[in-house]
Amino acid sequence: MLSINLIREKKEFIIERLKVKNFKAEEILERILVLDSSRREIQLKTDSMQASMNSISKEIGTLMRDGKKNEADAAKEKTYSLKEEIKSLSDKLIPIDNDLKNELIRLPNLPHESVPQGYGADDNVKVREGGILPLLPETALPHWDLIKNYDIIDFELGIKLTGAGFPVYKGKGAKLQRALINFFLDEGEKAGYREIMPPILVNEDSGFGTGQLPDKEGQMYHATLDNFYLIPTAEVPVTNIYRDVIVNADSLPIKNIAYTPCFRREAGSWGAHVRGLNRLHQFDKVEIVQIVHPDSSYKSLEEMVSHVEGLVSKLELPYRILRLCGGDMSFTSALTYDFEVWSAAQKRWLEVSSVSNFESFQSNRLKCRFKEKTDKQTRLVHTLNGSALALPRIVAAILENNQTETGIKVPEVLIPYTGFEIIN
RNA sequence: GGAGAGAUGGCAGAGUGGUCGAAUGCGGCGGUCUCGAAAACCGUUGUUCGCUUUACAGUGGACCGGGGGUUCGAAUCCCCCUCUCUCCGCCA
Repeated sequence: MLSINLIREKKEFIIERLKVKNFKAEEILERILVLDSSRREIQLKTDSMQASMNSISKEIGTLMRDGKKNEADAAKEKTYSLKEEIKSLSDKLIPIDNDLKNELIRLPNLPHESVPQGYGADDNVKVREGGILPLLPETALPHWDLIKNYDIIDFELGIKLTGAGFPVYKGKGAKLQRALINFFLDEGEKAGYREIMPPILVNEDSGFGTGQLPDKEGQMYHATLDNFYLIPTAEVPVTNIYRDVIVNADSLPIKNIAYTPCFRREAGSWGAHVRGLNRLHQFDKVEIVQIVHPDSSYKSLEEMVSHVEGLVSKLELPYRILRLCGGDMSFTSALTYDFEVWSAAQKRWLEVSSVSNFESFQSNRLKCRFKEKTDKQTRLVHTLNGSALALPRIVAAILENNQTETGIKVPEVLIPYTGFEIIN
C-alpha cells in the first residue's frame, strides 16, 4: 500500500513510475484525492463539534456537582442537536473511509528506477549467469522418468492419498529433501539469519497483512471450519510477526529464515508444461525475510541475491539471474531478481527463487515501523524476501543434470547431509 | 467440548459514571552529585487522524482486547465477538 502522503504530494511522479508496470493510475489517484479531501473536511467538522460537545459535558459535570440542576438541564438541551449532527457526519465518514482504503490497496508498488519497462518474461534483463551447462547424451531422461526408475518420488501414490500435485518422497528421495532443507538452513544461519519455525496455518489478519487477501483468496487452501489458511509461502507467517509492531531501531536489520511446506491451489494454471516437479500443490521451501532500515534496503537486496547465488553455485547448478521488467513484476515489489536453473533434460530454465525489495509497500499495510534515532520520528521499515530456495525444481535440475549411467550423482556439498553419493 | 475467571500504557498493576490518557512501581530517556560509575534525588516518557506551521513547536479529535448500545458525559453500565488463564473431558 502506498502512503497517502506520497499520493498527496507526488501524484504526477506516481503516474509516471507506474507506467513502467503498465498500470494506468490517473483515475484511481483522482478518486483517492477526492475521497481523501472529503474525508479530511468531514473530520475537521466532527472534531470541532466533538470538542464543543466535550466542553459542554465537562461544564454539566461541574454544575451538577455544585447542585445547579436547572443550569445543567439547560446545558443538556444544547447537546441534543450537536449530538445528532456528529452522528450523521460520522456516518458519512464510514463509507468514505472504506472506499478510500479499497482504492488504496488497488495501487501497485512503484518500481525502482532500475526496473526496465516491459510486458512479460521476454523483456526481463539478464544480470549475469554462472555454472556450466552439462552435455547430456541423447538417452538422458527428464526427471519424471528418473524418479520412477529409481523409485524416489511417487506421484501416483500421492494421488491415492490426496490428489494430483501432492507427491510422496520415498527412500533416497525423502533423504534428498531433508538434506536440501538442512543445507539451506545451515547456509542461512552462516549468513546471519535466525531460524524461525512458524505455524503453517494462519488467520485472516495475517492473510491481509501480506496481501494474499482479499485478492488471491482462491490461491490458498482454506480450512473453513476454523477460518484458517494454509500458507502459500513462509513469507506470510514470518513477515506477519512484525504486523502492528514498532521494532527497536537497534535491532535492524532483522534477518529471519524459515523452512515450511507451502500450499498452493494453482487454480486454473495446470497444463502440459507443468509436468513432474515443475508445479505442485504442496512443496518445500526455505525462505529468507529481512526487515531493514529504509536507507539500506538495496544493499540488503544485493546481499540476499549473492546469498542465493552462493547456494545454486555450491549445488553446481547452471543458473542465470534476471532483473524483472515492470510487466513481469509482482504487484507489491519495487525490484525483483529471479533465479533460474538449467534443467538439462527438459532443456529449459526453471525459476527457483524470486528475491524482492518491497520498500515500505508491505510495511505500510502491516504497520511495521521503527523509531528513527536521529529525529525520533516513527517511520516505516523496508521489507524484503526471497526463496533460498524452493526445492522441487532444484531437485528436478539436480536429477536431470547429474544423471549418469550408474545413477544420479549427489552434489558434493550435500553428501554430508544425505549420507550417500549416488542415487541408484 | 463443559464450567469459571479475566483482557488497562514497554512490563507489572490500581482505577466501577464527570476533575482519567489514566495512580503507583519497574524499565527507558535527560539532569544534579561524582575523576568515572553505582546509589540517591529531580524531571521526562505511548499510538493515531487532523488543523496552524520552517518547526524536533502549538492545538483539536480518537484510542483502556474488537464491534455495537445506554448517557449531556463510559476504562467504568448493557449486548455481541475474539483471545487468554484455571479446572474437567479428550489427546500427539
